[in-house]
Amino acid sequence: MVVCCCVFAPQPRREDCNSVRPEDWNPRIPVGISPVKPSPLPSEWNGKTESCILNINSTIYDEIQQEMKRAKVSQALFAKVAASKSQGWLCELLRWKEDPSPENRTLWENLSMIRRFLSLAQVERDAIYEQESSAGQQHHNERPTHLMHVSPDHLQAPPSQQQQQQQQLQSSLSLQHPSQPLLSQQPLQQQQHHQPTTGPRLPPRQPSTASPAETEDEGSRSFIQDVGLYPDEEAIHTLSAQLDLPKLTIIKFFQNQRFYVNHPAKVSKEISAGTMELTDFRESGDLLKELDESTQTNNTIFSIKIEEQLERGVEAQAEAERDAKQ
DNA sequence: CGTAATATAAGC
DNA sequence: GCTTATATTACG
Repeated sequence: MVVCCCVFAPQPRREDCNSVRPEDWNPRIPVGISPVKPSPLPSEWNGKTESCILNINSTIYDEIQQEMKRAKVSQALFAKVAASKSQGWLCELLRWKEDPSPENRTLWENLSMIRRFLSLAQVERDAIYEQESSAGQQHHNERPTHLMHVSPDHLQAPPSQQQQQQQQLQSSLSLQHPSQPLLSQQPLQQQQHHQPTTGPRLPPRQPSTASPAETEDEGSRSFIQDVGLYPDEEAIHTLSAQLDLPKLTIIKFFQNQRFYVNHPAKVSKEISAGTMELTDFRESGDLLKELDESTQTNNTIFSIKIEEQLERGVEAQAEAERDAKQ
């Protein structure tokens, strides 16, 4: 039932990067995911886990540095888009090159997120770099009025082939693509799925062509349209206050959100089938499952909050926030 | 010289 | 564990 996790299977490999160097593949990693552990889903992982990303090993540090070199992006930029962290954090990460293991929960999570980012197609990564860097430099010209629009002429991409790809990317980044589940999957939400009792939850800023089944997360979608995919500190703070949630919840939500936007793929089917949770490219160890559960819970909490806020007519606050940022 | 990128230290 | 601030280096 597991479709394929490799949405971007024929991923164009980098020119200067021989990404996986066998000699760096030290097999000392499996600490938490020991072979002893009875994997509930052995068939799902039949050896092809490599293609399914999420192989976190020491090589990722090299890959990160090669990627920064290739794309000519700073530590600050890469840290922000790939892990939503600061430059100093990435610097230390690269200096210590601590051997990854599920033991170090935070490290593993962070590296996983970076791995996900690196697994995107090159054009996608480049577009994200471009977008975030240009969004940052113009001090407060970043008007989410209608999302971060990467104007076509703004992307100087000379090759026409790339341009086409980038344009389709833009639609993804603009969250306008109807076929992408924005909020992943939330078992919790199902049991307490309170439908909008009164009328339209909110006036859609964007005409949505999504099917009814896909509009259930409309609230979150419009919400993201207000703040963009990369909310700054101020936005996070505001949201934290507005939604009465810890900042970490907000941050993790957007981290996860960025991933799904960038991975338009399958995702939700397996969950409803109950065989697998969340994304498919992960190990089957208990530790990692917990991670996913927490992510799921996080998103559920977030979306519920948003639902509440929207029902209370919080639109005005979003407006206020936008104004504050200008 | 100036700025930007990186390394390091301090604070939450 | 991470951000922010500051010192240091790289570079035009």
